[in-house]
Amino acid sequence: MITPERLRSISFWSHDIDQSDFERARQGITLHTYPKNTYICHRGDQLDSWTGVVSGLIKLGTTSISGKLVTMAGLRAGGWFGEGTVLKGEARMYDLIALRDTEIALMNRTTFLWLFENSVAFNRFLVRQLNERLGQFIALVEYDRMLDAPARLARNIAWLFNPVLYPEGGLSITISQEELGLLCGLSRQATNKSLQCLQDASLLSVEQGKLTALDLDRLKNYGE
DNA sequence: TCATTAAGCGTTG
DNA sequence: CAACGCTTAATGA
Repeated sequence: MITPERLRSISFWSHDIDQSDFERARQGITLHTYPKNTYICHRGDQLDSWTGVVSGLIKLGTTSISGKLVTMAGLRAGGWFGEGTVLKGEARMYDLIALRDTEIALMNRTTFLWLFENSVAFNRFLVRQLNERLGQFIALVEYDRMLDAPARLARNIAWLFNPVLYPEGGLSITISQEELGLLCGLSRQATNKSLQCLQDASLLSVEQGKLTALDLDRLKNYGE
């Protein structure tokens, strides 16, 4: 069982809902850990829980028919996802891979649906989040065919700093260049070069195992 | 041929 | 000890 403090610290949505709803949500959540480089679920699995990242880093992606791995988004601590799947009671549309040791929170479907039916604040959060995701997925259309390595990296980094999805995420994250590469489908070398490039353009600053965004707006639109 | 990558290894913080 | 830079051999456009 997750403690109230911990749940608050990793879920923006829990701040605005009633105390009794919060407690109900907390009761409906279980914690699970996954080691680095393991699948949390495969595309097609029936994982009917709403999922939050407590710690670690998750890649949300899919393997195309040609066998090519495609990343749709990276998810870091504080991110919640899978609401579409849970609402529709469908199978997962994407693979989930833990890029480092990761702890996730699973809210069971019954609890999620109860909040959906009963909490206005929760719904407000959901709409905002769904809308933001929609924007990301639309951006993916151009992403695949039009963008070079630095632009891909810039997009992915901007997504990791999305102020709606990570309202209290701050302007820097702890992430290695290797992990970034895995997220954007770039090699370590290409990631390194692209990071330099973005740093030279003063869009971000790079430190050992750490990354700080300097201009989120330009990162989001870089190279278009 | 030329560019890019994965893998290994030495260096660094 | 993990992240990074560099070298190298393999790969493929």
